Amino acid sequence: MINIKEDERLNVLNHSCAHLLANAVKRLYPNALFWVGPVIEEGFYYDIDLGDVVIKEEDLESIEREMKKISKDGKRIYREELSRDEAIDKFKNDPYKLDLIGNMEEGTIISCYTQGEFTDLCRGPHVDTVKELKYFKLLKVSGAYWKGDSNNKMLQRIYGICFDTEDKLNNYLELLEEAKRRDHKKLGKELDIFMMSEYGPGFPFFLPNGMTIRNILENYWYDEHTKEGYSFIKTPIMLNRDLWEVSGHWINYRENMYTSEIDEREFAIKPMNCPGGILVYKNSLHSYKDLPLRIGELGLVHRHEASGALNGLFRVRTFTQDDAHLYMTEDQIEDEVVRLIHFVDRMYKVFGLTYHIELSTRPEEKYIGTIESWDKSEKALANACKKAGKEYKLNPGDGAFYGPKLDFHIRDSLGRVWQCGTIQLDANLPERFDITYIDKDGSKKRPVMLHRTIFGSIERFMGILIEHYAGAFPLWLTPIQINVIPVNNEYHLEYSNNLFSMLKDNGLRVEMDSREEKLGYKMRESQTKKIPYSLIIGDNELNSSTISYRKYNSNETVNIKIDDFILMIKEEILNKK
RNA sequence: GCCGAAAUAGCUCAAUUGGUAGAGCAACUGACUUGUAAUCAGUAGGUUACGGGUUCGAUUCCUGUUUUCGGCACCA
Repeated sequence: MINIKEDERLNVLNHSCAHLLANAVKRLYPNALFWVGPVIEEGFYYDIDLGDVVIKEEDLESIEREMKKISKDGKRIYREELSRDEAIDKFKNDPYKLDLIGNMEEGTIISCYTQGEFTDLCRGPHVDTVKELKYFKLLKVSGAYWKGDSNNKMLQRIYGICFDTEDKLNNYLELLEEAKRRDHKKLGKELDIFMMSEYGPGFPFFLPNGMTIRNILENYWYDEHTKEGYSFIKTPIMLNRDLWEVSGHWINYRENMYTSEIDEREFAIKPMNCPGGILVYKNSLHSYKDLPLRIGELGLVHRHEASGALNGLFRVRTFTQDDAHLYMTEDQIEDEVVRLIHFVDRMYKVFGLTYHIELSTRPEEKYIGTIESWDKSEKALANACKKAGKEYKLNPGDGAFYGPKLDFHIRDSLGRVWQCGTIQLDANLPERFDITYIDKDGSKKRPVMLHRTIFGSIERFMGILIEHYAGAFPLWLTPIQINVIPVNNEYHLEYSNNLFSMLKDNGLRVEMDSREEKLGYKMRESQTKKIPYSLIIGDNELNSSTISYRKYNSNETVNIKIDDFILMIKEEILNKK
């Protein structure tokens, strides 16, 4: 996907286009007051206060028309510099601009940009004339809190995007269409992967096809983690209040927890797996020889997310984290994280997903532990990236209150970025739960604890995969791998049945379509269901003891011996292609 | 939670200014016996998300609720 902000020319164009938008809105809605209109990765927006007037989706067209008109007039855009006092005087009737000016330092030179009758406070730079703003599109309108604070009043936000050529604009709009076609909510329904019910908002139902994919993902996860020296646990999804008080969740996360009463005691459904995992750690004594200790859990958690946040499989109220908790000494952090980075790298590569890493460091305020220990762990994470040969982007102050973290941002086949995996150091829970290991000298020491996920959540990861593959899963993941289609039931059914059994006996996920329909009809369905291999079984195949296959999205038919086909398929599954 | 939009057959969608719901696909039945993206005919399928109101009459107007979608705020 594009990033407008990173392209200097597009950045200026979009910024100027935001002014063009404001200009047009001011003409159509003279009472409009403007907050800010920044450039974002995919275009720009402007936040507008219209009092009681509501701009609807269908109003965007008329605003766009007005923008085109202004652009055609071709007024020059010129810059004017004011002192703070002059600016305050100029915008004395505009509370929003006064607020902005009020936050500027004494002595700052304040610039304004004017095009025709419209002037806006702005740092610039801008294009020379509005004539340059030709290839733009208003995309959506929504509410947005003033200054991004939900306690503030809600303004109206109009989003748009501007390019320097018509082709680029059309490409972008086409990309949006493609994203819509790949929407996992749409494909999830079409391909019978999952469903939603109004009886359980945010609680997805997995259908047989979805369960096949899910089971494969989970088995793959277990296999890879076993190779990496992990052991596995399953902890209860419901535990009593006392535990959540020790962990701190009762105070910090109470609003998002589902609770219930059992035998007159309060219980909470776990929103995170760590406290349960720590109980397992505390269940036995640990020697320094056991470290690093790697304990994995596909843990089912429930969180009461805001209703407006729910979104297909991307944001749900119950999900399974591919969690693991690692316990180690401080000296082991760096090597262990290097190992983890390589591990994550391997897992993502299988899906053809690329990624970048972000390192989030100590928050400005509200953190636990000493600055020295933070510096030390941040350094360990940074060094680990270096050792693993990975670049990282610094995210200063964005760490959790209990420790710094590395986040993995996945890039899918459309170039969209998703935050999935995370590696977090935790200086909080080991203290709270007083966990220890026995060191060489026989004394009890506090281990370092590390939380990590790779998929993030199985549900979200599946959503990403659906969109990434556009529903056409690779052979190893796809619910139905092979569809056997007899040309004529009267003559080819027996051969097809034998073939079907043979494929099934070889552990392949195979279906047979022996309905009394034309081949074209069945082929169409085989393709719309995105089944990787459609086998056509007719006289030719019967007489030569072969099969003919057609791959999904291909027009080519290949004739091949059955044994060779099975070998080929197995090879493809093994290679996870 | 907030702003806005939406909810009609299993699915995708229609239904003039309010006049009592219709199509394609899917399903079922029958005919056709099929060589690479839709064979033909017939049948059945709906308290128009749910509740309340206005009206002689509501899918349509008003209102409450639920859910979904696009954002905001949150966040795996």
